[in-house]
Amino acid sequence: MTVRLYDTRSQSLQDLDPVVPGRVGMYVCGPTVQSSPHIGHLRSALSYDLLRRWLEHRGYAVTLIRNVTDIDDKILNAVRRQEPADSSRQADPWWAHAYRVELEFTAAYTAIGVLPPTNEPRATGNIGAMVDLIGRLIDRGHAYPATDGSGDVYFDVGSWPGYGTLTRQAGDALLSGEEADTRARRSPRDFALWKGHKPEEPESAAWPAPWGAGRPGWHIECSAMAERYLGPEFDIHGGGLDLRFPHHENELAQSTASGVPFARLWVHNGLVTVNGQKMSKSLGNSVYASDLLGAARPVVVRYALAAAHYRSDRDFQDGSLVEAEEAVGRIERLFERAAAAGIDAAAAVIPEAFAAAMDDDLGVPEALAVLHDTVRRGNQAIDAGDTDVVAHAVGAVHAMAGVLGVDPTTWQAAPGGDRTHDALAGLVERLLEERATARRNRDWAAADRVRDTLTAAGIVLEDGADGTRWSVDGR
RNA sequence: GGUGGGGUGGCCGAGAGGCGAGGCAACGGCCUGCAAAGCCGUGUACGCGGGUUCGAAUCCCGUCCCCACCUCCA
Repeated sequence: MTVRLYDTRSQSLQDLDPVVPGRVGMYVCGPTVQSSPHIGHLRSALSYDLLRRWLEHRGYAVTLIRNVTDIDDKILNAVRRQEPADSSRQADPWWAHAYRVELEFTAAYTAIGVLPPTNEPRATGNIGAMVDLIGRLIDRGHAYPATDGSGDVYFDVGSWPGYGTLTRQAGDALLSGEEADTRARRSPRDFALWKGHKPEEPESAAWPAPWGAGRPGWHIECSAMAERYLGPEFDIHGGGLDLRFPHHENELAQSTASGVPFARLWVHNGLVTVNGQKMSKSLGNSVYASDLLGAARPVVVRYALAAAHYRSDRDFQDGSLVEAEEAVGRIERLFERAAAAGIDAAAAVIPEAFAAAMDDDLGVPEALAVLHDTVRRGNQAIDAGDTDVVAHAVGAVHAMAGVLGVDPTTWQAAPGGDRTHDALAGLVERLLEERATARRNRDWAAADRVRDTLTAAGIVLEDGADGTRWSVDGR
C-alpha cells in the first residue's frame, strides 16, 4: 500500500514518506527550450505524469513543478545561428525563440495527455530567487565572485564535503571541453552560478546583480525554483538519467550548502534510443514529437512511450507504434464487443495486482500485464455470455487504462472531424447494404468484392451475429 | 580510467530460488460461406563456464559483451 520508488542517491527502493502527510511535492527538470521536442522529452514528461497520476489515485495532493529553462547558452546560440540565414529578415530575439519552442513543448505534452504541472516556472521569471540563493552561498563561504571583473560567480566545490553524495563521482576528473576554460575559477571542479554579461551578448539577456550584471548558470535555476515553489524540503526530484551528473549533483550541492535539506528522493527516468542508437543531430536519427504524432494517434504514442518501465532504457524501433496500436486496439475492441452485447461497464475498480505493481516503483509493464489479462477474461466472458463478469472486467479495464491515461474512449476525435466521418459512414453503409444483400443471396463473390474494396480503402469489417461492424484500420 | 545500468524465447518487455507475466509475430484448433474479431492450444527463453541447493533466469565465483554519464542534453 505504500508507494516505493527507486532513489538514485541511496541506490535502493525507498518508501515514499512525504514531508507533509498526504501531500507530495515533486520537482521535475523540464526542457531547455532551444529546439523542438523529441521522443526523449516526451518520455521524460510522461514518466512523471504517470507517477503524478498514480500518486493522485492513491489519494495524495500532488504539487508538480516542472520548470522551463528559457535562458541559456544554448538558446542564445540557437538564435545566433539563425541570424545569417536571411539578412532581409530580422532574426527573432532569443526570448521569442524560447517562447515559440516552449509552445511546441506544451502542444506536444498536451497531445499525449501529459497533464499540466501545478506550476511551470520559467527561469527568467525567477532571477531574483537565484540572485538571493547565490548571495546566501557567498555569505556562507561556498561561492565566490570572480576577481577578474567578469562578473562570474562560482560554486566552491572544495568547500562542500557533501559534494558527490548523489552520484559518487569524485569530481576530480571534471576538466575537459568547454569547462576547461577555467576563466577565473579557483578549481576546475568549480562551476558557474552566475555568468557575467559579455559584450557580444544581447542586453536583454542580462539581469542586475550585486556582483555584476549577467545571467544565471543552469544548475542554480533549478535549485532556486524548487525551493521557491516547494519549500526548503520536498519529496521527489525527477529528471532524465543524463542529468544525474553534473546537473543534479550540482543542484544538490548548492541547495544543501545554502542550508536547506532539499529533495528526499531522487528519481531518474531512462533514456530513449532509436533503432539501437543514441539520438543525435549528427546521425540525423532524432525522432521528434511531430514525427510520432504524424505516424500514430496520440493515445498510441502515449501507450508506446509508457509501456516500458520508466527506469529502463527504451529502444524505439520502427515497429514500436504498430505494436502499441495493436495493444490499444485490444482494449478498444473489448469495449466495442461489450457494447455490442449490450453490457454496461460496472464500477471502475482497480484490481489489487495492478495497484501492487504500480506501488512498486511504478511497475507499468507488470500493471499492463494485469490489464491485458483482464481484457482476455472479459472477452472470455462475452463468449460465455457471463454478463456480470463482462461488466466488471470492462469497469476494471476502464479504471486501469484511465489511471495510465491510455483509455481509448477518453481520447475522442476532435469535434471538427465528425463531418468527415459522417460522410464516410454514409458511403460505407451503402456498400454494406449491398454486401448484405449479396450474402443473403449467397453470392459470395459479390460480397467479397465489396469487402475487398473497403479493405483496400483501409476499412476493416467484422461480421457479427447482429450485423456487420466497420472501422477505419488503426482507429 | 572513474561512476552507474544491462545481457530473458522470432521481436518488445516483466520477474528475481520452486507452478514459463503480458503484448506483437508464427503455427494448429474452435467460430465463420470465406474472412475479420474473439477464444483455446503450441514453443525445450533467461550471455558463457563453474559452484551452492532436493530445486537457479533468480544465490556465489570466474569470464565475455553491451549501454549511459563523467562536455550540453529528458
